Amino acid sequence: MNKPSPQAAYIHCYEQIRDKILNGELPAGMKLVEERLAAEMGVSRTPVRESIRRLEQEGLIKKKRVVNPTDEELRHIFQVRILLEGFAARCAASYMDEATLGRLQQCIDIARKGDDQETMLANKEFHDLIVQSSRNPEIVSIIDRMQSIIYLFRKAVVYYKRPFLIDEHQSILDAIRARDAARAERLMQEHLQADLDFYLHLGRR
Amino acid sequence: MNKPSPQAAYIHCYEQIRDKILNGELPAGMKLVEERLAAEMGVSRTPVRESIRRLEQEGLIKKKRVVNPTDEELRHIFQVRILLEGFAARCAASYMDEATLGRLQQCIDIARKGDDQETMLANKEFHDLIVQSSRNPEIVSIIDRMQSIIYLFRKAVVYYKRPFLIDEHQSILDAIRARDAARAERLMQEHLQADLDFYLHLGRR
DNA sequence: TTCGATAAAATTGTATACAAATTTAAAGTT
DNA sequence: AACTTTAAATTTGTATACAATTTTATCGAA
Repeated sequence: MNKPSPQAAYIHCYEQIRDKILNGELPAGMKLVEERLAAEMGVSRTPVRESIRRLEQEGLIKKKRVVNPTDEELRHIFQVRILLEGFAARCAASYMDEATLGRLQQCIDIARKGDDQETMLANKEFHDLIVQSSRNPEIVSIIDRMQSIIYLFRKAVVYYKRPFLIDEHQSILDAIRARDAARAERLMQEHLQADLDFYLHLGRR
Repeated sequence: MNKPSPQAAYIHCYEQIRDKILNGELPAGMKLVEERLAAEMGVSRTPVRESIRRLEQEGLIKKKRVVNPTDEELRHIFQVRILLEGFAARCAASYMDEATLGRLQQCIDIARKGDDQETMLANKEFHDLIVQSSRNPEIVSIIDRMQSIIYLFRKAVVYYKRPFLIDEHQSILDAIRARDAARAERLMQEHLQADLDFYLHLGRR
């Protein structure tokens, strides 16, 4: 009755390498050498190799190097987010239950008065809850993948203090609460577009 | 069929296994055993293993078995297509050049009078050309992945003779030609919805 | 029979060795 | 210097051995 061991090497490796990429320990552009990573984690090349391949397919690694998304790639990714998260917001307006609506409001409240870390997590949860309300695993997984790549592009935590970001979240929630699907979708799309513009503006500094 | 053949085993394996899944040689539900496939292709388990992992990530294999998408999974996949291909149709109406418009018309003409195989290819090209006109590699690759899974669901070639399918293509092209982005998007979405309904109807027989 | 326990077989996960390919360094020539 | 060419080194791709795990088969008891 035992579930797959809590840490099969190939899973553990994948998660660890992924984390190191996302937290910057393996910086953008860095060449990933199987043997070095394997030694670092005390395993053989085999599970490391699988992990790299998987991360390559997810778009976090390209040609054995940590990706450094260009402005254009970022625009492409955001276009997908705009379409899918816009739809998710529409679903939320139609189907989201009271408990989750309450949790969305909590996310906004936490983001308003919390520290950087709390704000970041609350803002992320806000989006995740809406995406999940699409009840579509394909959409959830596509968005999750893209959020990781976007995370990589973020140069400064400052982002989570973007002016109006939390106000926009509040407007979206208001539309969802009012069960106004069209408005929720439009506001989400505008919100993401503003996000993209902010990223691109940060980019050239 | 004779391109400078990819001599790398892991690429060749991936393509061959993928083909066998799509053409039914490896039928839905079949357990894929690394050693058996390796022997069949005259290589070791290593490249076979990588191929299986990749196909697993693409959604053609689940738990070492060729997937058999449920109605619900099919709906989820089509929802993504509706959103992304709808957007692509909008882009096509805005940006598509004369040459490509001409090619779209050819696809329709071929599909009307060709045999099953020609019709299938022409209909597929029609969609591919529109998706490509989004000029967004992320969208192209997501749709490509989903089309493969849908292909797996198709029980009969009959599909490509679905009533009105080609007429719907013609209407979409007309809207694109007229540079009517909103209408092109709406027609594409309705077209895909009709496709989905047809599949689901086929399913319970 | 049906059920559960358990032994046997099959299959996967991991490490390792070696060959093929790629990258880096070194050398000589202009 | 800059530019090839060649040698050395690094790194990847593949095969293979073995351990760990999962699946299947077998047996006996209720």
